Amino acid sequence: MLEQPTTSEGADDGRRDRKKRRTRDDLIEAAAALFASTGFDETTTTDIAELADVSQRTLFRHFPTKEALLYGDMDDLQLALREAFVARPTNESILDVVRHAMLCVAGDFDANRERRLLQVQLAAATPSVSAHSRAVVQAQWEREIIAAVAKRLDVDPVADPRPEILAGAAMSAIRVATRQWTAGGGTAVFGELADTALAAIGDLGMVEPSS
Amino acid sequence: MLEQPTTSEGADDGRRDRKKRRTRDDLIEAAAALFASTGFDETTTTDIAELADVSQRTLFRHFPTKEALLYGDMDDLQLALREAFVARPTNESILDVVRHAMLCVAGDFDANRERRLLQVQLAAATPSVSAHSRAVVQAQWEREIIAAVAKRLDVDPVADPRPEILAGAAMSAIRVATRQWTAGGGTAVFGELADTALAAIGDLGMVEPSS
DNA sequence: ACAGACTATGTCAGTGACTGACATTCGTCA
DNA sequence: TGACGAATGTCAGTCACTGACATAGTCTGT
Repeated sequence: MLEQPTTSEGADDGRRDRKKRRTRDDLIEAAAALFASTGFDETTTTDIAELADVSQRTLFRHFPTKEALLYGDMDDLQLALREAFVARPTNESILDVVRHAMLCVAGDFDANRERRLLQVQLAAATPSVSAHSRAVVQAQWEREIIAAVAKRLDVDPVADPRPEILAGAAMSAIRVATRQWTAGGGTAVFGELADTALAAIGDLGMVEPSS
Repeated sequence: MLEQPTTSEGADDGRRDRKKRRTRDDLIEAAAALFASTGFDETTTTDIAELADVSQRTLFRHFPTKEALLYGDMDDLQLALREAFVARPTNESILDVVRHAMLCVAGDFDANRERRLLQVQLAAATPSVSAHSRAVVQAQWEREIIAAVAKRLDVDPVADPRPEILAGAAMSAIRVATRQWTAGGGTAVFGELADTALAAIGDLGMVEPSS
């Protein structure tokens, strides 16, 4: 009954928007259920549409691809990440800003453990899902980091390579944490794994050649 | 029994292997020509197969996807990258090792300017190509960097996040250089852009909060 | 040289993701 | 209440990609 006022989606108000939102959510849940029980490639978009009690055409009016359906619940995470960046104090070092801001992503993983685990496992098992995760989902976060870092440093993100490099390092840290997380079946706290991995960004220059 | 040759190039000898190699090359060239003149999405795999004078089925026996066809000439680049790593002196700092090894990729871009420019431009314009570039091509290089760095540091690349973080930073630097390169229409020397971007990896820890 | 094995290719039919066009239902607002 | 518009259903179509089977060209041992 509590409406989310101004998230990315929101469903402002009115029955029409509520129904649209409901259809969308039904599709996401139907897809997750079928993907989890049957597998990604083994599930057809028609199966998903039927389970959600809509036509296949409606499915593709809500989601551009089958892969996007799997990550349909991650829309507001991007916005949360943006807000996490502006919430950091201005005197914090840029490495700490990134590290702490990324913990909002990590926190989401712990808060939605089941769903995130499914997404990560399907990405590890299915090439097209892996590609979508990297090229769409993660790339979106990365752009958010780049923009935030560039703004903090007051530099042009096209001319100065540092924002994108730092963002790439941060995303790699998240991937490491993700792999470690799934290796343990999601039993560990993702936030701790991510924090450890993110902290290692600062160690890069300190690594010396093996004596 | 003759085993596959060690290089990914293949087609060591024998008319059969030579013909197979020829068919593969014809497909790559036909695809590049059509992609360049007509666009990626506007070109069908049947068009490509006909221009290469083979059946569509044969095309998909040589390449798993339409996207892979565009990057079909990059097989040996991965091997060259591996060799570039082992060629670096052991007393070099790991940041310098990565920076210098990556220049073999950069050198390839300058040596095959036309083709690389087409690939980058199509990736910028077409989502499915962008996804393939990131999730397949670049991910392959990244794994190569991770393995090489982990070996240099003598650490486990699963437990220690630093190899993957460094690899992610390096790939981001390459992407920055690529963007700058295409922004100038490929007139600049890619190697110089890449070197500058890669050198910025060491500056990450030095960035202080503004003022 | 020749038979048999092997392999690349052609042909054909099929699946499934995705799309355009058009009709219909349903919420909204004057 | 009636008109407008947005969401959906239906249908037909395109195209990437695949399995099955037949054929032709290449290799190998005798």
